[in-house]
Amino acid sequence: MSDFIRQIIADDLAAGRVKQVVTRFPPEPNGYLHIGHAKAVLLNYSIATEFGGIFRLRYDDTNPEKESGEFVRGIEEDLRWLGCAWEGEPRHASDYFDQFYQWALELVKAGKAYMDNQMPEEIVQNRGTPTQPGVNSPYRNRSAEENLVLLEKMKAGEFAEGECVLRAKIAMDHVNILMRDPPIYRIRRERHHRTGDTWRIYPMYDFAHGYEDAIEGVTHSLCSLEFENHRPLYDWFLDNVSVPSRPRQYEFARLNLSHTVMSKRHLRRLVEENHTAGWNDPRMPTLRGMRRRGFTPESIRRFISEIGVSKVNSLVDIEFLHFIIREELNATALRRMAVLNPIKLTISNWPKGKIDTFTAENNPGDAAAGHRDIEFSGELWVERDDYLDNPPRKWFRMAPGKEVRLKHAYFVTITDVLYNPSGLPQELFCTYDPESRGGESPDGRKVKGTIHWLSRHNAVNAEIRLYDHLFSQADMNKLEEDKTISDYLNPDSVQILAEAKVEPALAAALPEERFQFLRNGYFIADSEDHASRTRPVFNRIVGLRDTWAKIAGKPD
RNA sequence: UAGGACGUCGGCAAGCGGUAAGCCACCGGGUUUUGAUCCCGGCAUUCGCAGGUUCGAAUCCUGCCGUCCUAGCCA
Repeated sequence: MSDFIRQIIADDLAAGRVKQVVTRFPPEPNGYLHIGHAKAVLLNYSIATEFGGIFRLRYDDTNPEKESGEFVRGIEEDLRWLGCAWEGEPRHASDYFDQFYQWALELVKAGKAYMDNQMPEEIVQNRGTPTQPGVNSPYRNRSAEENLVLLEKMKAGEFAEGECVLRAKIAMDHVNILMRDPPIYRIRRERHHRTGDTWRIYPMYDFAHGYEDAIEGVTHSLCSLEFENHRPLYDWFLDNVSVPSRPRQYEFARLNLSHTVMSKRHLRRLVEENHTAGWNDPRMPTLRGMRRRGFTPESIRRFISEIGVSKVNSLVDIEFLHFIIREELNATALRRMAVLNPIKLTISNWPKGKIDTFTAENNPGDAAAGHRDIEFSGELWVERDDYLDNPPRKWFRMAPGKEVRLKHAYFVTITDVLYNPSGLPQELFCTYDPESRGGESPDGRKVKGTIHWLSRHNAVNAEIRLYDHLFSQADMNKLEEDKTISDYLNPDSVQILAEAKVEPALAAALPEERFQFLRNGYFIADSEDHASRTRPVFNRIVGLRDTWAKIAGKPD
């Protein structure tokens, strides 16, 4: 697998420009990681691994307003789960605050930075627009000495927030607005989660980021496309003071996934407005949400690796992620039977009280997965959706007079139906063919349909949660005017089935154990609500490929 | 009507002047005690459009068109 970034790195190594690759993942600890972050971490981590380099974790904690230790712990937990091991201790931009300040002093002394006392609104006003140049600040030509004094005072906390700011002196008529004397330090009274009240001034991203990289010897600083416009700044700051190394920034397209949102702002809103049950809601694209939903770290790594890296703004269909996890779980998940929407099926010619036992394979594609015993009786649960009074053409499942196979067990033919007062089937009756024990008839007769079932004498009650797209629209980056993301919420993104039935074996499942429920999909025992033996709760990770749904949906 | 970036199959994405990889989706067909899995086959005479250079262009040049990013003391 090669992409433009790996090509650049291979070239740098071959030409001797770089001896050892150093990459980093620089999250701001102000939220939990999502699958978009996974693309960034995995890119940095796998590149370091492939090229025999070093990968580090560094918190970009330059804004005390919204950062916290809770998120730091969350990020590390998610990263460990994902399988990205960073070199040494996590780094913090806040560890470099003293050095940053020294470099700011260096800029001031060289006449390349100045203290601006314009009000924030004035700065905005005088910055100009994409088509109009900005206007110089009246304070732009202060002497280095005066700037030094003012800067020290600002550092000492002698000014109020917003009263002044340190700015780089570049050019107010630059075509790139970001280059129009960008702010370097601003005053913040907030307590920093690591440095406490030591600092009254905090460095801005553009000023700090390249320096953080330079201090750590980062060779290739990878970031997303929206920072492309920032690269001239990244370079300017590095080129105007004496730094220990000279990193280079490269930009790639961030991940956009269909039917979900990927910005921290939006995710936070979903949580705060209770549209989801927290950051680890199984519908969230957060790593902890996906983990709870049942995705494996392997599946996320595979997915990220498969979608590739480029500079094209694209939207990946979430179905592709589903394909990846299905492929993995098909190979690894043990098969079990569960009836999501149960209806009684009673065998009228079954010997009263008889229990039959069958041996069922745990995974038809993997003999090493072994077998389990399942008990059968004349009183069963079957899937309500597997019966139809008036079936369409090509229907293989239960219908009046129709013979189907009960998986691993017997052929049965529907004979009678009991309806409830509102006319819906309430119980099904059938006869079974004793000769078909094991699921095959000695006369060689074929049945097209095979359905799953549970014996009423030992089936266990369970809660099963079915998940679907969080949003009904694929591209959540394109909203209609005057609409917000909540206008696109899928009302059926979760469906809770409290009356489901599962095999006895499933009641003993451990939290986070995954299974394939025959004909229903892949499920995981919920990490928070599932309790072995007392309260089985399963989340649907993803359904099985459903060819029948496609056939049934066609006009024919 | 500024600057930057990007436009290859429905969705991703290779391709780097020698005549369009792969994956998903989709469409057939086979196997099947999961309408699952698995297997076989099909799926861009064409690379945003128009010119040009060349024996030869998705790849080079020119001009258009479209999309995204940028006017936080956020990152």
